[in-house]
Amino acid sequence: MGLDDRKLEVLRAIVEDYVATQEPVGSKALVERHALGVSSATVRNDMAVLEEEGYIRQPHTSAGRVPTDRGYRLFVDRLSRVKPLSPAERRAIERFLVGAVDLDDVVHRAVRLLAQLTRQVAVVQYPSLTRSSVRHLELVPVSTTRLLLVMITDTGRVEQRVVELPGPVEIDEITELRRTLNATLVGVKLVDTPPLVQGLVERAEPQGKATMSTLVSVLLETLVERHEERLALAGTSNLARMGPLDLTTGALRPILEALEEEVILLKLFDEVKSGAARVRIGDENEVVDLRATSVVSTGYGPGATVVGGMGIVGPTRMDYPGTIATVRAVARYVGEMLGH
Amino acid sequence: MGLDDRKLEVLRAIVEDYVATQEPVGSKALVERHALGVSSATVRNDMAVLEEEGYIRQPHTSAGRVPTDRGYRLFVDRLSRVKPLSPAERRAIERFLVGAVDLDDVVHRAVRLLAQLTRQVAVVQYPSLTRSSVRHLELVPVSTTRLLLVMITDTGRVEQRVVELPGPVEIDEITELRRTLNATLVGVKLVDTPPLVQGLVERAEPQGKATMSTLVSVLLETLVERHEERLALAGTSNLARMGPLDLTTGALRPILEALEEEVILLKLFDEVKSGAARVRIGDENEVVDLRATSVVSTGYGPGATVVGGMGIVGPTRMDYPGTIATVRAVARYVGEMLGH
DNA sequence: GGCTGGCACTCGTCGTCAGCGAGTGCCAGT
DNA sequence: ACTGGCACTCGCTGACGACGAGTGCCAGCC
Repeated sequence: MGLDDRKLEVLRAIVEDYVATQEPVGSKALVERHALGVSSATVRNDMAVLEEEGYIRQPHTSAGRVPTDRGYRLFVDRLSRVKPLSPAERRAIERFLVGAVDLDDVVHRAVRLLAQLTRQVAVVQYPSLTRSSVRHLELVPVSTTRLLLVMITDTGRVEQRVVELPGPVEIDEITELRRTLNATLVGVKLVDTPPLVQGLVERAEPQGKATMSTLVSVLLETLVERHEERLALAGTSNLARMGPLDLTTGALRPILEALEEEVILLKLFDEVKSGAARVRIGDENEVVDLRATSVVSTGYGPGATVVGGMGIVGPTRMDYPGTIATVRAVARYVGEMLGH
Repeated sequence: MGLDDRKLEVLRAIVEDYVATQEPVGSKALVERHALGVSSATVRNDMAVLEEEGYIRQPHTSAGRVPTDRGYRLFVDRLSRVKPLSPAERRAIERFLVGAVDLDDVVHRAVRLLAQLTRQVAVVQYPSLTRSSVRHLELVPVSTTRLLLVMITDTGRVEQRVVELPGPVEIDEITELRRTLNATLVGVKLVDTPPLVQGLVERAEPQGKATMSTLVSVLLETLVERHEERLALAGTSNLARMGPLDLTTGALRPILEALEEEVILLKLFDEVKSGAARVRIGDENEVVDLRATSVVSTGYGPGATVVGGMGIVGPTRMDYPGTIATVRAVARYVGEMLGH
């Protein structure tokens, strides 16, 4: 494709202006607002080429141009540098996050911060259980036939389940169970626990086998299936900002619906990596209901490990460099906080 | 005020038709759809009176009538019976709730159910800590100078906090602490705990005083201040249903914003009572941003006690009898479930 | 060959205007 | 006290023309 430097420059100008004004941009306005060094006629020729190549399009025959998803993609990949955040912004992020008292608080603050800074809908995934390891298991007798099973992970997550036992158990027995569980499981990654847990019931004393067996089944459930992933969401009201353009079409419904479906949102973080942000623009989204939006996501965690994902959902018409920078910065700070 | 039976009947008909069609209702359409036994001219006269009294109004000089907030109020208070739910609906509610495995799950299911049945935005408050009592306290050593404090309430809520101790403590000491805490606090209502907790630090052994003191301050925080109230929200996408009428005005933003502010939502449950549902129509809302909506709320809890609130937020133009019935029914079922 | 100025053309937007019709208020009659 | 009838209001719709932003293309210039 024959896109020389000036044509790329024109595309960049179109994207920037459109993002800023939310209105189709014409050749004349372009030469006025950017020092392209050529006349509007030349720009028009360039635009014709860009349109032919599918990077921009005209909403109406005689209107200005608007970037296509493909145009945004090119812009993100080759025409923009990630904006470094201002020291003031960095300080704001830090100040906002340091007060957090526990994991819940960190996640909540992070998601609100992200929504506020990007003025978009923010999503933060709680540290994934599968990627954490067991720090401690606790058994709390609630009544003679009931135990509370508490699991603490190294990412600070605490999961608890009430276990109905087949019969009454002694305090001593519980102490022994607790000891065994911890000896077997502490330090083990959650994904690796199932076989170990299975082994426990086989090696249990005959008289404690029934108890151990119920305990183990609940444990497995907690470890692997239930509540596996949790999410925090904020900034939904920013959707209303998407512009009366899209509001009238009723395109809002499906987006709100998608945002309520945890399962759908979790897909966004399927293959997040730390550091690099992933950008999905419009049609590139696997989630059909989000085809009208762009998603910027990244992983976070202490050091280079990834324990969860976070990101934002907004109109394709968004400030990519700024948003990417913000998402990455918040992710890095949250990662640091998890390292205590 | 001289509102005879027929005028009230006319008001009821207007409310019902407007709720159903979402369009201003005229005198002619009214006599056609309802067997009022009089002509449209008579209805017009009645309407004139109703308008003078402030129960209905005309959006435009030559359009049909629309109920005012005051009109809805009269309708709710005197013109409608609560619709009993169909057995099918009852069964649906029950089936949806019985599968719940823990408190989190109950609340989540309840809020989704409510949103689905009413097709509105649903809010459920977690059982309030202040109204619960302590079932058990557990101390879990995480390292030599760190404890995890877990509190279980009789409503099934589990709160946990990590406590940084001033110095290392022995296992025996922890066992003793646990014993003391439980002996003092189990069965006590959370609101009544602070004085008891204060007493603990005074009566502590000299060498354990520092430990007890940090523990107590965290405990107080957990008991009284932090995370005091939590909420679950669902059905936000139903807001988009409020009709293109309101969408265009941009009235959506403030509502979405209000829904994100937990503090604001909690106000809705300030004085909920079990059994009776409270209805706030339009202007009656203390929360300014919700003046364009109506709120139906009620309390729930085992038996006649109230441990939390739930409700829905929707357009003033809503099916009040149906919504009230649904909210009350879900609240009753959830209350039953909490009684185990 | 690439850039430019100029020009004809397209087409969406805006304001005006007339016709339609739903709905009203009022009045005279039963 | 209710009803039928009638004149009136006024928002909605569609047609129409003026306007103007923006385009594509072409001939000419460097």
